[in-house]
Amino acid sequence: MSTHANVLDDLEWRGLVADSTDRDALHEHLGTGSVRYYVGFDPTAPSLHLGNLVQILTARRLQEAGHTPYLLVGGATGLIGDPRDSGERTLNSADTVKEWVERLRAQLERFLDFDGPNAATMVNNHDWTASLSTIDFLRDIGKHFPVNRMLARETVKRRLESGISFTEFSYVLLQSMDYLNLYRDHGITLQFGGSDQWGNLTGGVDLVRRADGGHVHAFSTPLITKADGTKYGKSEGGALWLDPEMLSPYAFYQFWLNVEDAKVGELLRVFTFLEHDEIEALEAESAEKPYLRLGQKALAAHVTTLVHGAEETARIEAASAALFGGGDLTALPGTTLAAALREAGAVTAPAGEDRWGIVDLFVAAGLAKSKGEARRTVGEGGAYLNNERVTDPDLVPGPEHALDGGWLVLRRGKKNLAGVELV
RNA sequence: GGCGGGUUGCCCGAGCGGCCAAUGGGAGCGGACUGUAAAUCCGUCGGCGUAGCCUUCGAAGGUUCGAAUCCUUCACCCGCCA
Repeated sequence: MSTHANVLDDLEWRGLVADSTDRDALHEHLGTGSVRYYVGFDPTAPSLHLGNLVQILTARRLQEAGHTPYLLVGGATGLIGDPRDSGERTLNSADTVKEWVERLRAQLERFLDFDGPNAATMVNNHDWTASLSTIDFLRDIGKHFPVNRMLARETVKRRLESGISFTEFSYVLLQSMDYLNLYRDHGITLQFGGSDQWGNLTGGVDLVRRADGGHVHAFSTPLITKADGTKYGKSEGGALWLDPEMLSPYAFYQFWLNVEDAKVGELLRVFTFLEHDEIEALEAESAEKPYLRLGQKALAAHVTTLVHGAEETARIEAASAALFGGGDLTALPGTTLAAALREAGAVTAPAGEDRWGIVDLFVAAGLAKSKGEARRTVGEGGAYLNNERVTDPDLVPGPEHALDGGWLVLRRGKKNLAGVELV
């Protein structure tokens, strides 16, 4: 278990510190007692995702080491949006942002402890920006930001060619002001965030010094990427949401289980609370017998438990074992099969005279976006019914294909499964 | 405010009156090889259906037998000049 001071060593061991203000000063500061720190989340979507999870778990590590977390939800900054390389953002309506703020709060509450001596606190930057006058903002905050230095920031420089609005250009002032306010009102002296936030983090540190002469700290966590440097999430057909309505826990678990060998160790360090020796042991075993995928299994189990709970994880593990265990599907008892398919994703379809063809079933089960795609998949040899390749796109499965309990098992490619219950 | 350049399918980027549903690359999807890994190779990659039809090339009009390609207006972006 980490203590006040050595938590930074743990974070560094886990590869969670990409950049930091004076490292030794920060280390010393963390040794002085329960440091109040904050991390912000902007409501730019209805759910938090994989990238946010890094911050959430880092916040928890600091709390477990005795420090005091403040979780900021950006009710104000979410109305603006920070500059990103892909270009100017489309503004979301105030109502939408408000709704997302509430959803993010609810998600965040599960991960930290809101009781005890170093209980977590939720704050919303809308509370101190809503009534702020433009003149006060320009006089009290704006005066501390030389435009020449703002223009030199990497995120801004990259946008100067393609264009950037004053709105997004000004974002750093808002986030910096958050730090100043939290420093003044709550004695917060540490902020962290993703490495893409580094400019905003240092902006706040500078503002606290310029405005109040205060010395505060900041560090950034690394961007989590695949072994080839690209982002996670795109290849799996969407962002890795934490909300079970937006990404099923089964799909979430499968994501971790399918992580590349080369990344397992790194991800275990970042996303699990396993001790150092446990992780090193898993890394060693994985290097020796990668085909057993012990690292992936541990990773999937731990992270899914953190996000979706132990019960759900147990159901998913059972489902995965049943569906990918290599056994004969037709030998599975109906109850096991039904439970497994409900985790993986299941739909119902008529069993009578009006029953559907294989192409419609693939679309209904969500394994293909259109009939054309389903038809194509059959043509490519990637469509399976009950683990047998389908070669005829006009096949109309009937009761004679049904497994125990009236189920059909559809599969696209190697690992996309769905169940159809004939009723 | 003036002049010039630009806006193409998930992304980048060709096309510049018919042969364009639109070259190429990337991503994605499928197959082979494997370990529900990586790399590699092959195939595929708007929708409906397989005759062909329908909807796409910033938006709306127009010219034409026919336009992503020409004209007009509008919106947004970039550059130079005020």
